[in-house]
Amino acid sequence: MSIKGLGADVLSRDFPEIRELPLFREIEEAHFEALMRGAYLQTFPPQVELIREGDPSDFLHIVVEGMVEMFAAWNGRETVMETVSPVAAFIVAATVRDAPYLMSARTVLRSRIVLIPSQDVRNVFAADPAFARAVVTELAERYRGVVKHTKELKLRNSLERLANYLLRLQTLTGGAEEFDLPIEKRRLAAYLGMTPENLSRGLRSLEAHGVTNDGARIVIGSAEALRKLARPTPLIDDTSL
Amino acid sequence: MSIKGLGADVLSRDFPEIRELPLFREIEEAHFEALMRGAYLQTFPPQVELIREGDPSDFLHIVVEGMVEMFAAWNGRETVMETVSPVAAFIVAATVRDAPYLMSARTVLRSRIVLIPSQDVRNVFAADPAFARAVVTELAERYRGVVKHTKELKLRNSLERLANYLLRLQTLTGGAEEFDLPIEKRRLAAYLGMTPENLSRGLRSLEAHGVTNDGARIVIGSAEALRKLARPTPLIDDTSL
DNA sequence: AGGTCGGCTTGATAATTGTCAATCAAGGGC
DNA sequence: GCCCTTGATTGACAATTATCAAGCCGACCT
Repeated sequence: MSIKGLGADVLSRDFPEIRELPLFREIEEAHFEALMRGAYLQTFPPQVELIREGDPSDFLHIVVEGMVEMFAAWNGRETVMETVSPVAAFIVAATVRDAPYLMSARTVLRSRIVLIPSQDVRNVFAADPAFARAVVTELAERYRGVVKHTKELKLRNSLERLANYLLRLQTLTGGAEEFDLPIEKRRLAAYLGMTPENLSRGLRSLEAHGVTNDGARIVIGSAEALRKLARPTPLIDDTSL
Repeated sequence: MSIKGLGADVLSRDFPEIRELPLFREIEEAHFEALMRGAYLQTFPPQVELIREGDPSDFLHIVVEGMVEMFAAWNGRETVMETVSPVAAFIVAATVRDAPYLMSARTVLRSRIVLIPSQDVRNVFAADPAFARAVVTELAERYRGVVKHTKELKLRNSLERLANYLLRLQTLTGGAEEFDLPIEKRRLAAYLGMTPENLSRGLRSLEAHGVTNDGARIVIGSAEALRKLARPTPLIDDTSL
């Protein structure tokens, strides 16, 4: 894995989308540069553990390329909490609170990650009201995301979770009838709170509701029929809410 | 239910702990007064629905007395997400994001609630960096709380959840061997993601691990034995982390 | 092409959790 | 005191979900 420390100009030239992230868009140029000066850009192969739950939060991480999976383990069991795709920051909460990570993170694909020292983030956070407000927005969004995930886990059974997941995915792909699962099935199973075996059986059961599956390929034969089973609600399934 | 609109002086005289909330402790006096001027204090009997999921967030709520339960429903099922005890604010995320509530709230006991118009909160939030920072801290804490709850749901079975809940409760009561459940069992069951019947059976099973239960009374015969079953971890069970 | 590996699928079975119905117990109102 | 309501408990049973053990299949390697 190659490690490069890069100055502000290099990072923002190569990845202007970092500056455009909601988190950084409004902050003062001087503060943004201060953050980027201390930042590193690293490239990781797949399956590398970036952070481990329980460790102190040394860096705010931003995925600029690839894919990262947030996961948690206890007593020999492991589950996927979330997958993060470019361009997005993760573990913002641990960073601003200066508290240990509650989740681990690993690369799923070869990934490029920007690492910003947590102390720098906290300094700018204290000095730049615009940044503080952006962090609030980010955190509130994340909070609402986890709340939705929890509601789904507690209120729906595994087939309903799967059906709604597929409908959300369809919406994300612009309503296409056919699309591919963005992650491996075993990871999807862990995310949805079930075993890979049950995911297989679930996809099989959905055939009765017009869903075809071959490998990563999903075909929604009748969104109408699937919706009848899934009963999606904006208060769980609307990602923009 | 009686409704009273109160000026800043009355509210802060009667409930100085509001000013002492982490959320308000650091903000400018003028801003605090502006918030309190528009605030209402209401007293509600038990079982009143204060907010309904999906509604726009008109008010930030603060429980100053009593107890409030946050819950969510879907497709005829209902679950408890959290219970809020004085003095604490709830639905901060929906308020600052100006987004619909994701959870409903109802009083469990007769409760006194301070209601602050969301627009006022957003105004002060934009004008007072100290308040913005406090909101960040609050939100980060809440976020981490939901993450822990989700980890518990996905990684532990119902007996393990119950055992760990009892251990957390014991810690909250200063390590006492005997204590009372703070909420009704059916609510506890919903919070822990199980049915009341299963909670009953769970408490029964825990007798084999030294736990006695009569009504709301819990006696932990051997914290050691219970811990052996529960295997608590700070990354889920430490409420101060 | 053959071989190997990892992930996916399938069937059989077991464990966990939920449902339904009945009963019990405690607290409030009359 | 005595009903009446509500929540808690119990047992029998059903549904859901997990586990275990093959087997399958496609990607990748040599």
